[in-house]
Amino acid sequence: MPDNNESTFPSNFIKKIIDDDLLTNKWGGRVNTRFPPEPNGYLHIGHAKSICLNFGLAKEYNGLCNLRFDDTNPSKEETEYVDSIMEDVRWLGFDWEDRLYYASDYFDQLYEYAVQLVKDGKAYVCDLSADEMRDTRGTLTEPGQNSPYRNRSVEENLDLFNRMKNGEFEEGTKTLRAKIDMSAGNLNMRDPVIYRILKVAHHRTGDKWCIYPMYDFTHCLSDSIERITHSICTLEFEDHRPLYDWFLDELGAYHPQQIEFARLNLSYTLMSKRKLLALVEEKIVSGWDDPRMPTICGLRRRGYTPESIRDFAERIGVAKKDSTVEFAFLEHCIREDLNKHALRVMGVLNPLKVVIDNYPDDLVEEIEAINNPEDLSMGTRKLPFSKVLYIEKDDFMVDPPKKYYRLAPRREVRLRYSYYIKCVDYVKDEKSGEITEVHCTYDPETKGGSSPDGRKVQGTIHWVSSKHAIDSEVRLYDHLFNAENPGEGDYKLYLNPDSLKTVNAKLEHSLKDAAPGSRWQFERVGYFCADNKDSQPGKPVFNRTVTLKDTWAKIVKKG
RNA sequence: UGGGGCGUAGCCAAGUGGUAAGGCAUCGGCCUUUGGAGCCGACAUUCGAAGGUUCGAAUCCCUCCGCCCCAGCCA
Repeated sequence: MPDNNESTFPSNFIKKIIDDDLLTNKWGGRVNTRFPPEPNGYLHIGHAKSICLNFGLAKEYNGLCNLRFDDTNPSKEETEYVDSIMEDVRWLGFDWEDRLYYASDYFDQLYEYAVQLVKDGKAYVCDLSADEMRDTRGTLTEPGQNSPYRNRSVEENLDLFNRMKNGEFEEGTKTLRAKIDMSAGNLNMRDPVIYRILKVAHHRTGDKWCIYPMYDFTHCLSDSIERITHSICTLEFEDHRPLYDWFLDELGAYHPQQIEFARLNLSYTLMSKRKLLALVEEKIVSGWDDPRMPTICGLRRRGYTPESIRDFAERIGVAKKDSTVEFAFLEHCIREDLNKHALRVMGVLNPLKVVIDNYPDDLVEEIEAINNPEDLSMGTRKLPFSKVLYIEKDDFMVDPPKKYYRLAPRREVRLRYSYYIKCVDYVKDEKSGEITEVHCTYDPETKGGSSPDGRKVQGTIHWVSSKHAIDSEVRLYDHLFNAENPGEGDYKLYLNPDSLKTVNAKLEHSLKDAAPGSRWQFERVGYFCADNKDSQPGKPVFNRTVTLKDTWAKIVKKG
């Protein structure tokens, strides 16, 4: 049973397998998982699910989780990706300690294993071209044909394979293939390629090798070498399991159990590395860390916390059913986290000038505001209040509909933490019809936000003092795509033209020195994160992580 | 038409022969100096469908239907 069986973690079919293995002592009580990314792109939220699963199981069962780079294809892999992957796994809160491995570390052993297969008559060098191999593989419903090279002698195969390694043959002219069954219903068993010739330098082994092992051969043996117990991968590898098992059985090697689960799909976004790369390369987004990207670095820049992502990964569960989780659920997780931990501040995104007619011209008062009503230990701060303020344009209407309880002519509202104000007049730009200024009177008796006579006020709105506020660029992000499933069809047709709106906001002065990466709640508006790239000292730029839930917007929508 | 999987609410997901957890979303109500948060309540007579076994079936058996993955010298 898990160490931590306080039932805080929901169960899933993988835990059941592990519980069972522990009961039967299948692995001597060990649990050792691994997270095996290919360093050919940045990690995304789907990888986060896998990372949380693998490292999470290890933690829960007092086991280990290795980080292993699956770097068997030097033509697609780069050190830049290796670095970003390590940064992201660490940021998510996981530690592989001294167990950082690379499949390329095993190239020598893998070669020896391949030689053993050849010696056992289980693998052969094949001269078929890629096209010929495809033509002889058969189809989903018809068996393939044996390669004419299938019955070469062990000696000849050994010699040829050795010469492949020595670079005597050109790329594409020869492969080493497993001798299994060309009529197998499972295409993966139709004499799969084990080694191909690739005269490409590898990011770690340089030009030592010109033959590189394929995934199926590499992965099972890497797991075996590392004494992995449970090799967890996604559903599309289910068909590969017989091959995984075949290699290990034929070689008599230590044999972990491969277990497959359904990868994460998220509505309104894409998870395909290829498509994400295209968004970056075509400059549809600003980079892998664009706050609209579902990448870990994008989410980080957007303001997501590692805790919220781990919580999300835990709560979506693990199963074998293909599924698409609603984006709203991810948003719920970050709101829940930030609600408890983010400091409250006031910021006006669409400023409307308010003049308090009966307030002394040069007076500045200090108003005390609570930093987080959810956690009073976070203290209070002082806000300057003066005659001229900014409020949100949305918080004033000349002709308000029913249920609107913000500011309107002759109406009184509370300014958060300060005074009740009553609208006495407003200025309208005759050309545009826009309201440019609102005039109010304040009730000096209501300082702090309550009135001695006990009268109630319908709404509370946020504000900043005009002469104290800082001007700040604020980026309002929305889904990158309009479609729930942009992955089906041409995703570029579904790009949301409004996925990024930049506004010049008026923010309370305390935000001037907001640290890059710091997260805030702008009261009544949403959660924001000081951008860690574009913020300058004394001049922060903010990214909207997520809006606050907006009941009023819902009422408006319903009509 | 071959092989491998999967079908429990709008979205996730427990449940594995004893009478459908939980979360998100949604809808009501309470409360509120954030239309936030919080609190209370509603939300599957039924588990893809039809048969069968059983005192009893989402769970076992059969048949059917639907969806996903596989024909890279990618992972």
